[in-house]
Amino acid sequence: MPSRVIVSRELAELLKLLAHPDRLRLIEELRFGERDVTSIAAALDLPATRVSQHLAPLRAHRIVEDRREGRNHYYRLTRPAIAAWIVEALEFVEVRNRIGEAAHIEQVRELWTADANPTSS
Amino acid sequence: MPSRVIVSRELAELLKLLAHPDRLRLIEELRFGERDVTSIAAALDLPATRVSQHLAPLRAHRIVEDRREGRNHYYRLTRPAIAAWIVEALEFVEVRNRIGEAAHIEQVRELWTADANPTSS
DNA sequence: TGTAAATCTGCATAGTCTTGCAGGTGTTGG
DNA sequence: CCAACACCTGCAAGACTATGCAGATTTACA
Repeated sequence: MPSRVIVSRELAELLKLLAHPDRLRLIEELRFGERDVTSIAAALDLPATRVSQHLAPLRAHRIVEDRREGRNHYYRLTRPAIAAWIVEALEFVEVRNRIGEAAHIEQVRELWTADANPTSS
Repeated sequence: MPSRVIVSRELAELLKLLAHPDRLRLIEELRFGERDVTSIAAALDLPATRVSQHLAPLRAHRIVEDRREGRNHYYRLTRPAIAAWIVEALEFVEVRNRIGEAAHIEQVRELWTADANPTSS
């Protein structure tokens, strides 16, 4: 089997794994360091169970790693560069918000790149 | 609704769109310029119908654009940079091929970056 | 006009993903 | 040792995808 085909399969698997709004926000949430499940759940305004369910496949594919301390599990990105790579993708998001196109992308990029606000604006 | 949430949704949609082995190979196939459906189908060794079906959503999201000439439809990448961005993702593909890790990634990257060979090795 | 070529679109089936909920595991504090 | 906490896992229902096939379009050429 051609290795190009194999690679495209693995790549597709990775993208599929990332292709969920909650998981994307979760990853961006870990951009500045490790966080425990409850804290992530609070930041994303999601039930902790769901965050845990999202973390499971990410962990299985080594997108994130966890560390246990007492009864809390702290997660962090295995390859932090992935967060920046994701932000780069904003450039390719369909420009149906033609209103100030470039400016809009820049604004959004800042939103994601900015320090995590308490209130996810 | 927080714009960060909206953006994560659109981003997820984009990733989901790309998260298919055939579509990834298809995009890489268009890296060096436009191609018609039959030619793509031959290169990927897929039925033309399927290639057409994959192209439809890519077109809807403006990942590709088409041009009609006679009875052929020539497709090209709307933002060619997306091909390079995809290749970058190889860095994050789970390293379960621990055999020569970095070297292996480099090799694969070359495979995808190299000119399209007639025989997809 | 009729037929063939190159695509596209619609549809049905099978398979995968998402998500809430119930229940399980390991840890801390009393 | 027991209860509360912080998570994780398994399960079922509903939603979404992938894929092959049949049929519709559009264009080319006799």
